[in-house]
Amino acid sequence: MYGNVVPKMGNRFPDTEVRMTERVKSATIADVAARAGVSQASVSRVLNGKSTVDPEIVRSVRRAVADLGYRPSLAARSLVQGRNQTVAMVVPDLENPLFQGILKGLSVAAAADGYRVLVADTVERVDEEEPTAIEARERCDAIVLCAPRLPADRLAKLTARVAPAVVVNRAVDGDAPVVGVDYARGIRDLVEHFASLGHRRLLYLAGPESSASNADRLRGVAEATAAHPGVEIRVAACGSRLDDGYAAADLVVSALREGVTGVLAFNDLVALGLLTRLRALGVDVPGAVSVSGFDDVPMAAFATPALTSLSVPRAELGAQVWSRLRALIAGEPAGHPVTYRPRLEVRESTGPAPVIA
Amino acid sequence: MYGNVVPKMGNRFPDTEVRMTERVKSATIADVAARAGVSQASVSRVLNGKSTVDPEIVRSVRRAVADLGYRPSLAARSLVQGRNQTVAMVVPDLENPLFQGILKGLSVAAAADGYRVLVADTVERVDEEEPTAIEARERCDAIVLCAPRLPADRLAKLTARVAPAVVVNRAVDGDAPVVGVDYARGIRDLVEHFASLGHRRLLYLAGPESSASNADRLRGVAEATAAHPGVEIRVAACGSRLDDGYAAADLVVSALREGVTGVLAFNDLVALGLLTRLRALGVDVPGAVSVSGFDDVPMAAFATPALTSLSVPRAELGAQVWSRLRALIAGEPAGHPVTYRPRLEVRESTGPAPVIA
DNA sequence: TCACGGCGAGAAAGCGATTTCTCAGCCGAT
DNA sequence: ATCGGCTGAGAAATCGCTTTCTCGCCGTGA
Repeated sequence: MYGNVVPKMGNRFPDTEVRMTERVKSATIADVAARAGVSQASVSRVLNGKSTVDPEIVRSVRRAVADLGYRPSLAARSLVQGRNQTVAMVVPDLENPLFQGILKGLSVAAAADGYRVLVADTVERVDEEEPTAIEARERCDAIVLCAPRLPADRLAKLTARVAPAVVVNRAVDGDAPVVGVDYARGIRDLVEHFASLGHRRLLYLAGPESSASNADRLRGVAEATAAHPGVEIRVAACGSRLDDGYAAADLVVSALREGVTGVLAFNDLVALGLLTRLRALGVDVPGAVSVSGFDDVPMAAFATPALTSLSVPRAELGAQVWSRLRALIAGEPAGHPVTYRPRLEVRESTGPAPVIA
Repeated sequence: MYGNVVPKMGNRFPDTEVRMTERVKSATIADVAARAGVSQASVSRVLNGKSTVDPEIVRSVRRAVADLGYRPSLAARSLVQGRNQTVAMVVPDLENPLFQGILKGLSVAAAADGYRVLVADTVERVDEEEPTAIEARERCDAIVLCAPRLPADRLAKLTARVAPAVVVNRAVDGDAPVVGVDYARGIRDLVEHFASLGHRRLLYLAGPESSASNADRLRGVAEATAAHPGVEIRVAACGSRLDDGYAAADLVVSALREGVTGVLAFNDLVALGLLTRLRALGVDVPGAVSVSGFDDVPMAAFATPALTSLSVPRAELGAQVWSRLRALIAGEPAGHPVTYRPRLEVRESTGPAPVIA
């Protein structure tokens, strides 16, 4: 009963320090209990439906809640429950379309279960990954690490420390589940496609050194080379952005003179940049050279010529990440690892190999 | 001393329910205090540097913290402090490049102050905005509403309720600070540009009905018309995406026959889609018709022809949002409202008006 | 009719920090 | 030499919930 007798926070000092922000501290569960004439425990029970309560009590609690506009304090709840219905997503760069797609998928899927997503951008700095992940994890119930750049051993330690965690697009030791894209397979499919069009000498424009997905693609290049003895695949360093592709055009042009007839760009941005520059240089695509991208960004289909690419289900990836996270949070096993096989979207930028003069 | 004597969570029941997740409950401030032989208050003081403490105590506390690998519980801290160093960002669509840019800028700026960003996507559903914002706000210290679709009156109520709040790209009654882009001004600058090139009849491809930034652009169209009596600006419904622009090509072509020589697309995506289709139709840009975009997405400069656009400082916008939020959280006034004037990037897609036959 | 099991609801014990309260000790001033 | 004020550190209150504990009450079976 005397739980009510709290000191009223009136204006103790009418003349001094009248704060603009009237701290109208919102109703607490105690207020609701008092108003409904029941115990806090009952209020909690009604609100959480954990056990059966007298319909009469339910009614009065609901009324009190409505009257007071009561909303439970999430901070208090997370303190006692040890979780806060939030997960974190750590990415090297929020501006990367792939991560954006995953974020969207994750965020929507998590929202359906009452979870929210916290984002943390390491701005491509490897040494930020550990502290950022650890710090982010402290605010959340679980975490997803997107394409971490960390060396394998440090990554393994990190995932163990921030568990439950799921890793995207990167193999990792330990029992953190991984959801990823089979880049190697994509490249092999692509080479297959080029080979069937009669191409015998290809050029792969490689992405960033530290990128695991670039390593995967390189593996794909190696596998494809082994599978197609008649096809030679050269590799040149390039990058991952529009201007990297643009800048690679000269290199591509000189490669043409050496018999290269097809270019596999690291991703669509590189391919699009390359196409732009090739057009300016008067190099016909796919007449003189075929070009392919990777990721199938929306713009790919709208390029001229429309870009042949490998489609990656970004949002689906995010949703898949969420289903793993949810399982882990619930203490269940995360389920089998998944890797998505990119789907080849053949468009206009690839065609029959030109007859070499 | 006996704070250490926590029951070891060994296998109490070797045969039953061996949990995979060994719940090693981490050290609390009480453990640290016990180990250092001081009070919890002192530990807190040392960790927060709120008041001067005996160097001897400082040392022993630091040691205990290190030994135990102690990390304070953020949940407990937020309960007592009433804030949790997190802000929320509510957007209609996480896949929109503008919001992505803002998110990036906000997230990076906030991180520098130890704050993290929670994202909430309303997937373009107007009626989701209120509940989503309210719910998100409950987890955070402040919130930013990006381009809310809500009617003015409901928006005003909402911002009051979820204060401190900052609104992006949308005017709002009440005292929530707004940071935005002066779309109307951008359009006027654009029309000026077209007019100076001799264009006299233009077509504006409008964005989504419910978009406030589209309304702003329309206002810009009206103002420009008033300012340039010699220039006529027609308006046609279109959309905001690549395929909307693509689909609008026929409409544009027929407009050409009626003397239209310049097209102002709602945004770059629309413009890019349009360019693609026009090229396929053999319509020369800017020979037969000039085309401009809005937003200056990275691809704009790589289009063929390179797209004339209005550059919007997305990341800067995000940083600006953060500075307002921080001020509001600190209880300070938010500072003057800002609107960024888009910068005209003249490229190849706009040129002199063709001489009408 | 009595004992016991079960159920429903209030009392109270946490959750893990911060912050106030309290008090001992020390300094300088009278 | 004594007292007031200041400083620093421990004890305890507090934040707002959930969850266990406890107990009264009711129904059922012997």
